[in-house]
Amino acid sequence: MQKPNMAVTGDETDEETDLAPSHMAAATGDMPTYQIRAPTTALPQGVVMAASPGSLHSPQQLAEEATRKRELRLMKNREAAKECRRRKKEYVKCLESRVAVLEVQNKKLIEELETLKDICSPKTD
DNA sequence: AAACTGTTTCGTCACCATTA
DNA sequence: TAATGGTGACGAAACAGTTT
Repeated sequence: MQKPNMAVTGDETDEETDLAPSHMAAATGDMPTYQIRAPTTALPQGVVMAASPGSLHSPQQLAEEATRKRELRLMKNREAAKECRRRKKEYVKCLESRVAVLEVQNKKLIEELETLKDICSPKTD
């Protein structure tokens, strides 16, 4: 049940904000992103209430209202999904950079441990 | 060059949690 | 409790790299 779709361009602007589930320093990395399809939003940006809810009567008007509500919902959900994915990407980036930091830290500690072992081990000749 | 395969992005639906 | 927002899952489409 897919709607006919789209043209090609990119949006998905990777701006830095902090909303990641676990707040971290943003890792500035580059991402080779595929940029496909324009957000051929079926609706103009900023769709607004057309009529006051109380003034609808005929079945036609009710149907139109229902359609409008649905389109609004879809538009909002579309935007929400974009935002959700953006946050998730950012979160993953943060995790990756944290992993990198911890790996370096771990390596250093292992080296330090080895030197300490060398120093402390009794010399048997 | 066409066919195939894997990856990425997007829109939608369904569901859950929160809020008014 | 209805409305709303966030997100996982799914399928479609675009694209890139590989194979024939």
